[in-house]
Amino acid sequence: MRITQEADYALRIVALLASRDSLVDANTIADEAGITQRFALKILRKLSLGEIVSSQKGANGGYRLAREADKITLKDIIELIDGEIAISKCLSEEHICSKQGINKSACKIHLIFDAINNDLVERLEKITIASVI
Amino acid sequence: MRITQEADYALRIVALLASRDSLVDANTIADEAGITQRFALKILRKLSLGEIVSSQKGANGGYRLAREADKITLKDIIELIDGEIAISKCLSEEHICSKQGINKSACKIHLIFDAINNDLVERLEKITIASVI
DNA sequence: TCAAAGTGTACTAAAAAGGTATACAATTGG
DNA sequence: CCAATTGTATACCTTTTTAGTACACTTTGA
Repeated sequence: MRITQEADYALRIVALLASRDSLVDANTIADEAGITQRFALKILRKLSLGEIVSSQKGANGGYRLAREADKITLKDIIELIDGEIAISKCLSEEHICSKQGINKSACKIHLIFDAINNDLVERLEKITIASVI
Repeated sequence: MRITQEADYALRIVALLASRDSLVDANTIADEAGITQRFALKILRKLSLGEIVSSQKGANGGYRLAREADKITLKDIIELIDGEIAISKCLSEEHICSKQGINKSACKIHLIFDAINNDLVERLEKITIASVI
């Protein structure tokens, strides 16, 4: 799956918002995350659409968590930013490898990856933002 | 980390070689893997340099496993093709995230990823090609 | 000795990651 | 009530990675 930089930033931004309890503006967030304001805004918009954070427009506006930190998991954030978690391409929607059918072992490898992937997702689902701040 | 298509093909190729016990030529391998001969050759060369398979040059040449199927793990093959297994970029050589230091939570997330990654590698290390054919 | 194999290097095209730009809309303090 | 502040929306660009191709060469067995 490769957790992207963007997802990594998102995790850190959410952790930051969780550790403060007030409205934090995009500039402050960008500064603390060490990224440009524009890039922070892009990530924040995704987090906002995904209902991880809520925003307050206008002067003195900013962002805060949309729900409690113990109701937000690492999986929520990573999937929101990177899409479906899949350690191998064959595990996402289009099962191209089934077309290949080199022999029966192909399927077995597929099954193993599937099991590993499920465990990974389950694990990320159990870790909340509350537990990492 | 995202196990690439190429690694996936490599796994299937090695599984194929494990399931036969004779020299198999690149054309046959490519056919059964559903890829072009050229691409198969590229993967086979990596497998050969990595001492997963051995090759026999010349007419009637081909490839076979360089060691027994129960001495070859999924990790061996994946790392050979894709390089170091890392679910997040921050886990590979250059620890760029340590420069960012958004706050102490950053490190905690890093530690969690590190633990997950180690478990993943350990798991792939325990699965041999013999066990998937 | 020549055709069937593998070797080695370099290149290219497409997709994904990572980041920017621009124009706009909503608030709110003065 | 309007100008500055802050978020919204969409589109674009650049770099890196992935995936695959091309070609000239070497080895070897019949």
